Amino acid sequence: PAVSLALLAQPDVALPSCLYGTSADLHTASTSYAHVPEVTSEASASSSTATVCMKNKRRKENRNMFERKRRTNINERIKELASLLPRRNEPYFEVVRDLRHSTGQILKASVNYIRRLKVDVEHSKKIEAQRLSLEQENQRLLARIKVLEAKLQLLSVTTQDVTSHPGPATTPESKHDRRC
Amino acid sequence: PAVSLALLAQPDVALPSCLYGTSADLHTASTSYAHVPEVTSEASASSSTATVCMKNKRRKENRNMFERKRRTNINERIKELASLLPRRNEPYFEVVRDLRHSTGQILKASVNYIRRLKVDVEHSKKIEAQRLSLEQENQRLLARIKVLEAKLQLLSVTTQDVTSHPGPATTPESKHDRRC
DNA sequence: AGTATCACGTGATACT
DNA sequence: AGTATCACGTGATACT
Repeated sequence: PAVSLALLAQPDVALPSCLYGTSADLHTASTSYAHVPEVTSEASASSSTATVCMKNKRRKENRNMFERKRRTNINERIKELASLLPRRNEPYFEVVRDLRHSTGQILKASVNYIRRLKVDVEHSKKIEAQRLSLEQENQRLLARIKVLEAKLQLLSVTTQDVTSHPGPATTPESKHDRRC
Repeated sequence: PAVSLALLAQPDVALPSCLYGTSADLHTASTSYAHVPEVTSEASASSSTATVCMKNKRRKENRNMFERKRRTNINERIKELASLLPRRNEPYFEVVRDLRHSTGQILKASVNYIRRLKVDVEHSKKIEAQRLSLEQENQRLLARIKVLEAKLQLLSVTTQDVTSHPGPATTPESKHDRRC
């Protein structure tokens, strides 16, 4: 048994051996790991070893914290994406349907949603162009109406001069019902 | 030394001890782990232990594969999102700018992008409404023009009847120059 | 050396 | 028991 035990211990001894902090302490025997440095007889001065261990542990915890932060950031973005997706009874809900529960689904839904929005924004450009040309057409029509109205007024004045009728300007038809 | 070695070995012995497959085999001493079951003297029949180990290893590898698949799926979606973001010189590039390099940035860019697209789609609804009302206005104006033209024609006929002038107006005059 | 990102395997957890 | 998801710590890697 002693041989296999030695083999078992070997990887831990070969490694810095104090790299195992935090998580290892949480769910395995932390006390046994704490004693390991003294077992490695060929190591450096006993006191400095401990401080190096502490330093490494610090560093490791720092690193883990950063990684945790990174993950948190990503998860927040994904939640943000989820919150932007259309809800039931909102315009684009059909492209999103049940894709709301897991990360993968939220991302898929976001992809669908963006694709759909892009199409619609593209389409809205055409609408905008139509709106613009309609606006111009309107200007033209209004100008034409002004011209026609001016002519009409002029003509109606002439007509009235000739026929001597105090006619209502807008309805010249009634004026010459019994002309001829 | 023997005491601490025993303590070191303890966690592995206490656990199923063959749960450590795949990854452990890759970067630590796989051979030593393979011999562990025989060390635990109180264990079950030696042959069945090995098969159980294999089974567990299988199961574990399966699980790892599934998890890997899940991650791959998520990453593909994120790449898809990245591919949907506007490129340089494309319409909405300003909301995306440098946010293209890491997962977090891509997600942030996607959030910005969707927000922006939503605003624009919302805006395009107003444009559409305007377009519609312009269209109706156009119809009204066209109708008005028809009425005015009809009136004008009528009046010009009358005028010509009375004054016998070949009117300088736009069109309908030439037709009934020599009527009467 | 410091800093940030990713892929990995794995424990925890929940739903079936 | 089976299946899927997440958060975690960590090795690898790259850029500074």
